[in-house]
Amino acid sequence: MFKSFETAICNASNETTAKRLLEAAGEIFAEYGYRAATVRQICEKAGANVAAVNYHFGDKEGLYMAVLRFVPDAHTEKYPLHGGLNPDATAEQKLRAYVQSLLGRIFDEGRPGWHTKIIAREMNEPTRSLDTLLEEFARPLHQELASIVRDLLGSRATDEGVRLCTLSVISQCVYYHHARSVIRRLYPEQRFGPEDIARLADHIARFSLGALKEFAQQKEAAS
Amino acid sequence: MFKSFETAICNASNETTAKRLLEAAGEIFAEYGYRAATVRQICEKAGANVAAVNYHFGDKEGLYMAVLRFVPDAHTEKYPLHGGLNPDATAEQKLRAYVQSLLGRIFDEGRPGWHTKIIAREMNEPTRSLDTLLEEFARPLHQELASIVRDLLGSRATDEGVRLCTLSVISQCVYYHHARSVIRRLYPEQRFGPEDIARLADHIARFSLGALKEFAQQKEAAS
Amino acid sequence: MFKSFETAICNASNETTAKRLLEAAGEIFAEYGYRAATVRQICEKAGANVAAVNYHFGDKEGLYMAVLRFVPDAHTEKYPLHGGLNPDATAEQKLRAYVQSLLGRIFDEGRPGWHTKIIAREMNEPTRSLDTLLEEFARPLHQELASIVRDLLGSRATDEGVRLCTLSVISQCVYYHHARSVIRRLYPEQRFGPEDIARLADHIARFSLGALKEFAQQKEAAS
Amino acid sequence: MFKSFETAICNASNETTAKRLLEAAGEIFAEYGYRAATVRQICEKAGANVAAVNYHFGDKEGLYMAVLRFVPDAHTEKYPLHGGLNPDATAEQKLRAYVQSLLGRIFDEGRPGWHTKIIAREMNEPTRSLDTLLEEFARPLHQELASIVRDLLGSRATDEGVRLCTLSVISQCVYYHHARSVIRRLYPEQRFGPEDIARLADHIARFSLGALKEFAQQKEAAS
DNA sequence: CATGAATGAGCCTTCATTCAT
DNA sequence: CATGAATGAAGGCTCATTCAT
Repeated sequence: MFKSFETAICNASNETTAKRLLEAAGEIFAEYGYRAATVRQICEKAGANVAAVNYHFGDKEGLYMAVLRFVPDAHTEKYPLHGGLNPDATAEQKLRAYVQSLLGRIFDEGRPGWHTKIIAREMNEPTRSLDTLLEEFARPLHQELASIVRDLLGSRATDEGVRLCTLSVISQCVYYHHARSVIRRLYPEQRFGPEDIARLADHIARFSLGALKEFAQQKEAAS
Repeated sequence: MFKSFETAICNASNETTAKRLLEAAGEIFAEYGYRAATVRQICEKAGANVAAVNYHFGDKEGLYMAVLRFVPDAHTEKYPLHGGLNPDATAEQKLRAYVQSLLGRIFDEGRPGWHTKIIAREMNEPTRSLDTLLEEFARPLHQELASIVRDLLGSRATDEGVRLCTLSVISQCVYYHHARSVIRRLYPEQRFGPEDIARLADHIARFSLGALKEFAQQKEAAS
Repeated sequence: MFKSFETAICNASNETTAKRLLEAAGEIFAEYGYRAATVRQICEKAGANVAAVNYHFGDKEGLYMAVLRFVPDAHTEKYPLHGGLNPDATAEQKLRAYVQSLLGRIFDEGRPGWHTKIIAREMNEPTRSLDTLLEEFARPLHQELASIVRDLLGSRATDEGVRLCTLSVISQCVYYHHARSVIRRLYPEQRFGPEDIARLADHIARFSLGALKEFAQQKEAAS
Repeated sequence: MFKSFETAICNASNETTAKRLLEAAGEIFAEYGYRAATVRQICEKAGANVAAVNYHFGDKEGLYMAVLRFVPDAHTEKYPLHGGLNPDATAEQKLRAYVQSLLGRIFDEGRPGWHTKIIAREMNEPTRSLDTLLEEFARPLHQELASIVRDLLGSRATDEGVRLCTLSVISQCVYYHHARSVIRRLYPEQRFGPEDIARLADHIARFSLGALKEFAQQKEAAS
């Protein structure tokens, strides 16, 4: 019925309309959410006609899905899952790298940031694409961290223990996106430049490592 | 121009329309967010006429503001800031109580829960009323926790240290609301009955206490 | 959700919007068909806002259905099913009355005419309401004629024989509506004033009676 | 401005786009009507580009007109006006042949059927091309039947008498197309296989012949 | 005090058409 | 000769708001 997304963005001769649409949509969906964003707004920003969305992506939802598939490409290049670490790194190093990478994505203002922001929106206002998003992005992200956490907790850790600790670590990172409007107002002195983010990552990693170490010791002592 | 909010809810002789409107609005705003909630939906639930919102609260935004001011009343009764603890409790006890109370509100299905949920929504889609909310609710909440954290970190803790740890603790709690749709899909085996929430609170408290203890020791050792 | 049709047209204090909408819709649906008719067009004719349709009838289809239910009221008053005949009339008299009544409705320019025209449109472009229309109007119409035809054919008539003859009679009447554009161009000398219609009815009745008489005789002779 | 129709279909070397377009359009216009049929739908079925219609036929209406001129070619081959009868056949034989031929076209699923169906649609929703259609197809059809009817009515028949009887005969046939949706629902037991159609034709012919015979006798008796 | 009725702006989508290659 | 891409007008519908009683 309409040009598929892949076809549309492959003949990227010169900034095609489809691509401009994706860029604009990514930014606007991230900022306003799926519902509040209007097709007109997106088209205007992309310098395209309102009907272009229908032509290239079928409808608003098609455009949204396309954004969700398109953005990650640039995304995973910049923020590889394993943070560029070699597999021999210690669990502690891995955790530090993980936190750093996640925080980096969260604070990234550019295209990769859209993805995170859109996921954050999906959490509050799930659309039909949440399930896809979940399986493709959220689950691997959680699982990777879970395996690191399991290493740090030691062999005695229960599944529930691992799960709760994993959530504890992730939550500390994601909160900086989720609660950004509040945090920035409550703590205006806090800056978010690259080094600040590094310090943030350091804090979260240390906080979590400390907690996990305690847990591991308690487990051991209990035995 | 229209009945002021105060007038409207003060003559609460018998379940006035204004009050029913507030109840309905609280529930619906919490569930759908400010934008997605429709005036008709709220009025229908309240058994009131469509025009009632405009009559009593001026417009949709007026109703929203009124909800934000009205709901907390029931709220603070059920979840007093200090968790009902006497001031002599240890910092650890206070932290445990704090987490328990916050989590309780977050999982509360009833009226007090609305407030937390609405604040969570404001974080993603701030409206003009965010500033009010911030000063009236978020700041005291943060400050209370900050003072507990400061106690636990010891006198050497820097302001930034306290701030970051405070956020680390809060984030773990709030995440269960914020990411509820993801968590429930990712970990369908996780239940959220009263005892489960208690276990959750226990985990977060232990995780945080462990981390804070490590921090305190490191600080000490560093001196 | 929206005022039901009955409610809407009952408080017909002074030409309510709902009623004006029905009038306008009847005329326009009859002239252009369901699809081609636009809500805007109807509202303009009715001097109402576009949203009025949504308010009073839910949506375009709701308005259409309401028209289908509303128009017949005036309809059956003017053209009672049994043509006003007493039950003792001969079958031949009944057939004449039937044809006269059906043709009358078909040529009626006023409100009752809409109904016939709309049914004619449904035949070419069925909508979801065809089934209702069928059971409520078309079937009784067919059955009444069928019983008259059965009388005329005599007791030996088969069900199929009755059915085919019934269709033969009805078709001659309906054709004047269905093919009106062609007939008027092909035979411009043909007028359609009241007496002309009476002559038409007389022709169709005689044509049909002649045919039925032949059939009845053949049946008899065959036995 | 654009390739004329003649040019387009004359170089019918190998299934040209223009020809495929005509085929597809014929089918779709017959099924959905002029308005409801979409250019995209037709082009898709024809395996052609959306712009092809404009290129070859100027616009949608041009395509429609072209279909009306093109389709009959195949049409008259299969259903010659005089039903393949030799001119010496009796009037009764001619009438039977006429009815058979007309019904055949009406129930024909293939290309010739399109034409009849499109004419049927034109009757309800006349377009600008109705006049052409009328003169080229409807008038000859009517005149042929009129001459048969005149034979059967005898020399005393008035012009009006012939006209009305002609319409009576034609209407019985066309009704099966026009009211197909109703008939099929009202009489689901009625089948429309080849023999059924033959029986239908037989009925209509006998019904009409019976009526005409009566008319002729009455005329005679009246003299 | 309150409401049923009405409004206008705006949204998503569809469609025939045209443009540039 | 033909096409992929783009366009603008229009359609149905929703929503917060206002009017008149």
